Amino acid sequence: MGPDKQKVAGIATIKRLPAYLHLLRHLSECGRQVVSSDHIAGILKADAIQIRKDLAVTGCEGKPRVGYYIPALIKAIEEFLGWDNTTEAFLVGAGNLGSALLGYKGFERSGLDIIAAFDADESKVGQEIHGKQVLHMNKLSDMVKRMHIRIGVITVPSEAAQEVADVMVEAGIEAIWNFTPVSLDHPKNVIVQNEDLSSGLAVLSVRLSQADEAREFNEAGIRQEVSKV
Amino acid sequence: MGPDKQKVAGIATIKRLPAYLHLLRHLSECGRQVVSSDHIAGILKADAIQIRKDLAVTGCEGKPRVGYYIPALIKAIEEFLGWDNTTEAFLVGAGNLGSALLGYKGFERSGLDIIAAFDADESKVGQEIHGKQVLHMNKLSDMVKRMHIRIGVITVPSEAAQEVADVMVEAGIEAIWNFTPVSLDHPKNVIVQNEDLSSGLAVLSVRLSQADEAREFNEAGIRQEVSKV
DNA sequence: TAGATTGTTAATCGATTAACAATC
DNA sequence: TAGATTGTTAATCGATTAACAATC
Repeated sequence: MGPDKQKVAGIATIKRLPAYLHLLRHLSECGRQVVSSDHIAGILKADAIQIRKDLAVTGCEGKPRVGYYIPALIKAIEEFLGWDNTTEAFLVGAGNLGSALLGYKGFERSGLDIIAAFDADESKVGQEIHGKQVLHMNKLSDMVKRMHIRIGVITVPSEAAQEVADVMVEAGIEAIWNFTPVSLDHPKNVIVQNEDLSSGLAVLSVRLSQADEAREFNEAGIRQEVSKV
Repeated sequence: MGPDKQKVAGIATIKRLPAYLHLLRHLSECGRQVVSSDHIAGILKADAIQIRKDLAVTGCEGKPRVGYYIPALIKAIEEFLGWDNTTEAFLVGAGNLGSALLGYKGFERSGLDIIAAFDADESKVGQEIHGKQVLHMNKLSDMVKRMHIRIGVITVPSEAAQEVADVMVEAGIEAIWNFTPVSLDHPKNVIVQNEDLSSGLAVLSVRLSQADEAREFNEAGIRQEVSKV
């Protein structure tokens, strides 16, 4: 084995890394040089052991009695995620959500640069949204090929999602970030990442109903206690 | 045990239910009455056994040799998620993402109704976004109390997130849907659901890098093969 | 040195997959 | 009836948590 200490990371770990990165950048801006897993755990209300295991996948090592050197850790996470280099992307569907993503500044720090939008709606074509051109859908394929764009973001209505994905695949897009609730048909060499708001809402809804039920149960219990007296 | 066949559902299962619901509604609109787990699995490219287990948590039973009766299944999932009743919510932060969420029609079918937005920016106050009033932040607490609002959506810049959460908690909000990358401090009787775009982007990025590495590895292998000849 | 903190190895937990019995 | 499909019980896999050794 060489000096490369990177290990295989599970999905759960990968999903947590951006939160660590966000916090570390904040700490770094506050002038901190070093942080312990225990300190991170306190802020993120997570488990210190889990944090050490998660950070281990980046290959960055901490020092016993000291903690992790923040600049090195930031660099290691960025490299692990590939966020140290910018990847250009096209977005299709310049509606509400599409516009929001075009205007989101946070992607810069995540190695993503959405450089243009596409839409089939003639009234949107030619506009600029947050400084980015909206081009006609029929230009997508050519532009992807010409500019060697690797990532496509889909924010169209559900009905159009598969059609857009097909064009992207044909044009040679390597990864699709899919914001529709549609399960896209795609060749297996194309990566599809589904970003589904309704999953998160489902968890919230169920937790809320469970809280209701727990409260009803308690109230019933109290009534029973009271009626006993 | 009574006739209630609902079982405890894991988080992973809950997150998949909206995708089933979406598909079932589509099939229903197409006039289908009945569907098998195998059919669903084919469309969603998932495992039929997993789908049967997932659906079991709703208490809805299928018929051997027939499959599931779609209208009953839709109803069961909606009830399980609490999406058969509408819950009203307030949104704070009428920026790009906030506006997109205010305009998103899909929430209607997920039992969520964002009835108003709040912002500290005077220039936004008084506007209407997608037919919804933008009110001043200093009205939030009173309105939450007066209207017994249970859900708060946070789409403000990171710096303001904790402050907004504190106001929501003080006002009696029961659940917060947090779209910022900030880990919110909150009492444990308040539900916080983090919706973190960067998690999904992290998974996409890593998968893309892994694909690159695999390709490089193969190309190196081919070069080696060629040089052997 | 002593003690705080990392990192590893083992144990537990939950989620997925497999095998198979039940049933229409 | 035969066979397709559900639903349950068991086995595997991955992720989290615990225990502890290594180290500065």
